[in-house]
Amino acid sequence: MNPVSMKTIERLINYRRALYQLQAEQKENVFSHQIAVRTGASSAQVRRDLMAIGYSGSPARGYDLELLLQSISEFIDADEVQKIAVAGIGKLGRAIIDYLRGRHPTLKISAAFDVDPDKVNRVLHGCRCYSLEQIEEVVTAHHIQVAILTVPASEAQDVAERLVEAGVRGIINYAPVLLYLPENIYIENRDMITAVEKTAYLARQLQKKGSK
Amino acid sequence: MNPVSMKTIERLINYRRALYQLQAEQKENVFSHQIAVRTGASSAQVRRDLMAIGYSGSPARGYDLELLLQSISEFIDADEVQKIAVAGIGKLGRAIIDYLRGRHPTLKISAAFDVDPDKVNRVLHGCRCYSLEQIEEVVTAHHIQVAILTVPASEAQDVAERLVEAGVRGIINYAPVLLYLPENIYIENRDMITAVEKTAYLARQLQKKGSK
DNA sequence: TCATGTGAAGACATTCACAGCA
DNA sequence: TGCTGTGAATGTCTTCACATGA
Repeated sequence: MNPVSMKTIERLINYRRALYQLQAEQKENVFSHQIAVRTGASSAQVRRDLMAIGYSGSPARGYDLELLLQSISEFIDADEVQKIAVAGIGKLGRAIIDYLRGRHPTLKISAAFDVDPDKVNRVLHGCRCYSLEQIEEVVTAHHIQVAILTVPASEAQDVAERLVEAGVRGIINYAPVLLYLPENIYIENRDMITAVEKTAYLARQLQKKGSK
Repeated sequence: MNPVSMKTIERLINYRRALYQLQAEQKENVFSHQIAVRTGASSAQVRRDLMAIGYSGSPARGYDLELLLQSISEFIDADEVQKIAVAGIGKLGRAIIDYLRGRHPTLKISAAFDVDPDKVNRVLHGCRCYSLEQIEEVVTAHHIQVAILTVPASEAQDVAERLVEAGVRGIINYAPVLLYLPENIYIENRDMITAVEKTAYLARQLQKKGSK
């Protein structure tokens, strides 16, 4: 199968979400334009994306909801349980652990890390907390490949390097810092200040355009 | 000036961050390739982006740090204070308020909204909390244009509509739901489950490629 | 008739490569 | 020499438009 672009991956995740919703509405099949309106894509785009993962529908009945969901999930999750670590158990880290617990069949938060000795070795929201010194040991032992970084800006680069050293391949970075890591590591920047700056800019543009 | 693409906006925000860092290191001017390595872009890309906002450097000394920072900020923030509302004061909402307070010269969290009567009319992290029924009134009175949505999934669409009705033009959506809003509203989806799904997928791909 | 699947065209984004300058 | 600014080339993504099928 051809390499699938990042944009397509993002949309597939959205399609899946829309499909679950349709499934809850007792639908059994779905047309590309129905997926399109619910996700903001065009119907041609939807068809291309589904083509990319090799799924085919029928002109008469569209796509089989059950089978399509299965195909997308197989493609995105690869039917493997992915273990995740959270580094930095401040307010945000705790909110994330709390929020993610048990929401997804193949994503499991397996460890938390923090400097604070009061938190180390305790179980927070059902998740064992370790010290930063134990990153190497714990990440390796659990085969953790994904980490969520919610440490203060000043620590982010250092902790990220340790995580990568221990085997982490993808980092979701909530710190307001640009990480400098090897090319073969995927970084998803989710800093909130950036998000607000961007949204504020675009809101202002839309305001102008609307009042013209 | 030509319409500047979304990608360029995102990169400009990153450049600005890198420039602040360089400024802290007592630098006074900077070359495109220096910005490039710190942000993961190419130097040609940096030059194109700066061209897009009409800023020019000199071949001899590169770009003047102070003036460049000023140009980017003028472009992104337009020297206006932007008022922001947070809807949904659960763990995540509180973490966000706490995190954003006083971090940025032109972004100000002006109001919070929640259903919980215990929270209404109290001041949380220096921010007054109102009931959802007051959205119209408060958003209009404060001229709030940007909202951060951290309500439960089941409420997200409804609350988003109310915010838009009251004048909000940009929404940062942390709920795991795709919002269905008019085209002239900008939506930045920041749902954490999506982020983890995507990162887990890409981490797995990099793993495969690395072991080949 | 109203879908899907898909070549081909078009729009958009990035990189190349070099003139011009200090 | 080593930079910026920028046409031109290349690469990537999206939409168009239509053959095909139930």
